[in-house]
Amino acid sequence: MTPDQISNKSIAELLRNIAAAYMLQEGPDAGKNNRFKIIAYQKAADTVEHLSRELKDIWQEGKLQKVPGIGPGIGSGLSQLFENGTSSHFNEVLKGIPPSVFLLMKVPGIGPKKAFRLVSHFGLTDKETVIDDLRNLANAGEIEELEGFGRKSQDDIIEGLEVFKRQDRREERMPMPHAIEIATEVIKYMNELGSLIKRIDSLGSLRRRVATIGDIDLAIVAEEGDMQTIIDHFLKYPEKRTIEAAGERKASILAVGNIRIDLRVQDSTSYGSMLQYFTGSKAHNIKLREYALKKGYSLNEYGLKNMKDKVSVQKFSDEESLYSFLGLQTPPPEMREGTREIEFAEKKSLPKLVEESDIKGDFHMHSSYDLQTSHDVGLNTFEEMSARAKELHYEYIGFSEHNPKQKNLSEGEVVTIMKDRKTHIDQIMKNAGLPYFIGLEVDILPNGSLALPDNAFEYVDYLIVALHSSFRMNMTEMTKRVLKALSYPKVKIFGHPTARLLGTREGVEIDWDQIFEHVVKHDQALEINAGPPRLDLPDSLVREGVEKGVKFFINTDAHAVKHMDWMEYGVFVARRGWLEKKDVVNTWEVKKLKKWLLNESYD
DNA sequence: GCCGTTTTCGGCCCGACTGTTTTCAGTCG
Repeated sequence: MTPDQISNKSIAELLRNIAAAYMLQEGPDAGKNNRFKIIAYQKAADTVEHLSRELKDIWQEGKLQKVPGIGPGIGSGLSQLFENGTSSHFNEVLKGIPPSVFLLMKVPGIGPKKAFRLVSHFGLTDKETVIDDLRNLANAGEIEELEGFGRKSQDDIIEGLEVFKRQDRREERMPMPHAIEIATEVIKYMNELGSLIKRIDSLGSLRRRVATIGDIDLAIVAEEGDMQTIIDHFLKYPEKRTIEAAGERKASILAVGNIRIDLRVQDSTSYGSMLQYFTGSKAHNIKLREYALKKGYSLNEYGLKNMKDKVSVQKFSDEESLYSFLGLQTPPPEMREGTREIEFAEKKSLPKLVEESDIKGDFHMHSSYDLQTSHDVGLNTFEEMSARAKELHYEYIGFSEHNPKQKNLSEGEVVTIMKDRKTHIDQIMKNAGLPYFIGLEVDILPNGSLALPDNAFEYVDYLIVALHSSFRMNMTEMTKRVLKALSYPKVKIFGHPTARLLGTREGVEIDWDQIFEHVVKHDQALEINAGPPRLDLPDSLVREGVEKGVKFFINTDAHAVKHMDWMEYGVFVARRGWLEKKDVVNTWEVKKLKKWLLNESYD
C-alpha cells in the first residue's frame, strides 16, 4: 500500500484478513489462544471501519493506542504500515494464504473457511480470475461434489457472486442529512395508515445520527393483527425499485439510488429491547451486555435473562425501563458508541446534550450581496435571511459573505467594498428588531495570511477563517498556516476546520491539540458546519476538543434561506461530540455572546 | 491481542439462520 491508499477502509480490510489468516492457521500455534487473538483483530477492524477520522491522522498525532481495540501489538504493526507502507509482522501472518482467499471472502455467504477450502481444493490462486473461475465451477456443478458443500451451497455461491457483482458498483454511504430526508419520506408514507402505526422509530446509525449512513432501518409498533397490512403497505412504497425480502414482521426494499430500506414491525411488549438492540452501536451493545452480565443478567434483543434461574426473562416496552432496570441512565442514541457512556450512565452523570431549541442564532450565512468574491454568492437578501431567522425564533444573527477577491481589486477598492457593505447592512437592519453582527468568511492563504487588507478589518465585528485551497499540505506546515491565520485580530471562528467533503474529499492534516490549545487560550471557537456535504468538525474531534475546553459555534453555512434549516444536522454532530449548551457559543444570551464575540471584558 | 472503580492476569457478547448434519460449523449482523 502506498501511504495515500491507507484509508480506514483498507486498514479494516487488512485487519480482517489477518484475523482470517489466524483462523486458517494450522499447526502448534493454532487452537485456543488463537481464538481471542482473532476476535481482537476483528474488533480492531470494526472500530477502524467506523472511526469518524482517518486513522492515519490519529497515528500522526501519536494517539494510535487511544483507539479502543488497538493496543501495543496491533498498534506497532500499524505504525510500521504508516511509516513504510508495509508491516513485516502483518506480512508474516498473511504469508502462505493466497490473496484470492481474501477476495473470495468478500462474496456474501463465503467466509474464511469456505474461501480457503475452495481456493485450495480447486487451485484458484489467481486473484484476477478467481471470481469467474468459481462461477464456472459452480455452474458446472463441481462445488456440490465437495465434502461439506451441497447443492444448496452451490446455488448460494452463484447467488452470492451475483450480489458481489452488484455491490462492486454500489454507491458509498450517504451523508446523514440525506438519509434523514429519505427516512422522513418513508415515515410520512407509512403514517398514511393512521392509527395502525402506534409508533415509528429509526434504528442503527441513522438513529444515532452518524455522519454517513449505509442502510435506512425503521421499526414500527403495531397490533399483531395489523402487521401484514403494514408490511404490504411498505412493499408498495412508490420509490421502491425491488423487494429484497418480505416476511411477516420484516421486509427490505431497494429504493431509487440503490438505497436499502429495512422495516421491522413488533408489538409493544418487548419493543424497548428491540429498539435498544437495533440502535446499537455494536460496541455499545457489547459493553452493555458485559455490564449486564456483571449484574447477573444476559441481555439479548428480547429482554434480560436472569442468569441464576436461566429462565425468567424481563421484558421492556421502552428503552428507559431497560436501562433503569440495570441501574443506568438512558444514554441518548447519539452517545451510544461504546466510548464511556455506560460509565457515565452508571454514575448518573451523563451530560445534558445541547438541543436544537437551544440555538439562538446562525453566524455563518451568505446573502446575495455582491462583494465581488471569487466564491459562491448566496441567493437571498439580508432582509430575507433575517426574516427567516425570526421565524426560527433566533435572538441574534451573523452575516458572513466570502471576502472580496484581491486579484482584480486594489486594496483601496476592497476597503471601499467592505465599508459600503457595512453601511448597507446597518441601514437595512436598523429597524429589523434583531441584534446582528457583521462577519466575513476569509480565506486562509497557503502562507497563513488572510485574504483581506489590514484596514478592512475595521468594517467587521468578527471573522470566520477557513481553508478553501491548498488542502494537501503536511501536518507541520498546515498547523503553522492555520495558527498564523488564527492570530489575526477579530478572528473568532475557524470555519469547517477539516475542510472535508463527505465522500469526496478527506480532511486536511493538522495537529489538533495545538489548534485546541490556541483557540482555548484566545477565546476563539471551532465551527461545527451543519452543511450536509461537510458536517465538519467531525464528531470525534468535537469530543476531543470539548474535553480540552474548546468552545464551538454550530453554523449552517447557508447560501439560501432554506439552508438555514440545516441547523439540526449540526446539532446532531455536536451531540455526538457530547456538547452541552454551555459549550456552544450561539446558544448563549445575547449579552454574554456580545462580550465574547467583540472581546469586551467580562464583568 | 486487548483490557481493567472487583483485575497488569485472567478473562473475553448474543443470537439467528442455514446447510449438511445426526449435534454442529460457518457466516452474518
